[in-house]
Amino acid sequence: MSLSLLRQTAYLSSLPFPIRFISFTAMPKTRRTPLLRNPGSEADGVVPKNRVRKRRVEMIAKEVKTESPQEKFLRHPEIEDFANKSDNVYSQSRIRSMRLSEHAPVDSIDPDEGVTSLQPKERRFAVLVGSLLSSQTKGHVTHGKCSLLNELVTYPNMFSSSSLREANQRLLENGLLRAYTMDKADEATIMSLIYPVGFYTRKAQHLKQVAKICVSKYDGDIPSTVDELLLLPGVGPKIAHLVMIMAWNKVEGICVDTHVHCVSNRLGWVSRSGTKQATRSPEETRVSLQQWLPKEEWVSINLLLVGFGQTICTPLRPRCAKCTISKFCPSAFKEISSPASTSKTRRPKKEL
DNA sequence: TTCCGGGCCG
DNA sequence: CGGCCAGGAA
Repeated sequence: MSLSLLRQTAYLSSLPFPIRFISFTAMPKTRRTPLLRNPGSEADGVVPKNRVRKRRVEMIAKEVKTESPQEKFLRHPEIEDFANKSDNVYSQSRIRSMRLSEHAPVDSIDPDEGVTSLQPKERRFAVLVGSLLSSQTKGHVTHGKCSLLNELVTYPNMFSSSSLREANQRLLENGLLRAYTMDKADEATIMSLIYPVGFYTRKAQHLKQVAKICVSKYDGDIPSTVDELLLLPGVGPKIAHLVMIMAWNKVEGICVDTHVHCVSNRLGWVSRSGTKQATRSPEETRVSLQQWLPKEEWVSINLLLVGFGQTICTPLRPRCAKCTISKFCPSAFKEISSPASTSKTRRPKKEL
């Protein structure tokens, strides 16, 4: 590993979330916090910096060479040691590095700027609507940066395609981004406004039902807990946690989508409790990941892994040759299929 | 486990 | 043009 790459990696790992991909070229060259915790790091002020760096290079090289998370697990099967922190800090920083060298669709997402001008209650409802619309759609590239919340400058899965943004814009223009008006609007109208987002018929039903609940139970606002959000039709764990973050600015859990689910399992970051088997559902992944991942990372991990899953660790035919942590990855070059999608023999019974 | 309903990729 | 995508519900 070259020194410049190490410096870049160290810098990236020290970046506070959100990661500002666009301004990467303008990054200052000063190093902040070390990539890995160095036992003798008090000497940092005394020892010349290049020597410190050299030592870290050696440490990292050793780390790579000696043990993968899986090997550690096999050596200490009684401890879930595969979630060892230093390995994962290292892997995460390398993923960040890979994320920067390749543009991912998720980086171009632009939550609707019109939403920011709304009153808090309406904004929260708009976030909920946007999340419902964006669910189950392929997040594709449009343009721009985003700033829905100052604290969370970028976040995936909101208005991630032009059709989603346009649908949201049409709802806004028709005043339907408020629970009261959405409740009164009829389903066909909603359906025509949100077309052609995926599953528009179901989503129109869900939106109307959600609006009714918001009006009758929450005075036009949205539920403020994960459990209550989950009671809304069309809202599952992923949307519930996304909305908690985006609307209430509260991190109650990791927003686990298929990319987080898939990549976490490939890297051996998660497992069914007490085993080393892969998790079988995003919910299991969420619980398992939360057991060791520091809470400060719960938001950023989604952005990190979604983009990584879009560009390199793709669900189908992952590009392990391009991946700089393949040495760490128990699944590298194994041509695995996504845990989420197992069906391949689909028979369309044609009878005419 | 399968479906949903469009869009996009190869 | 065929197959894949993504989260929730039945």
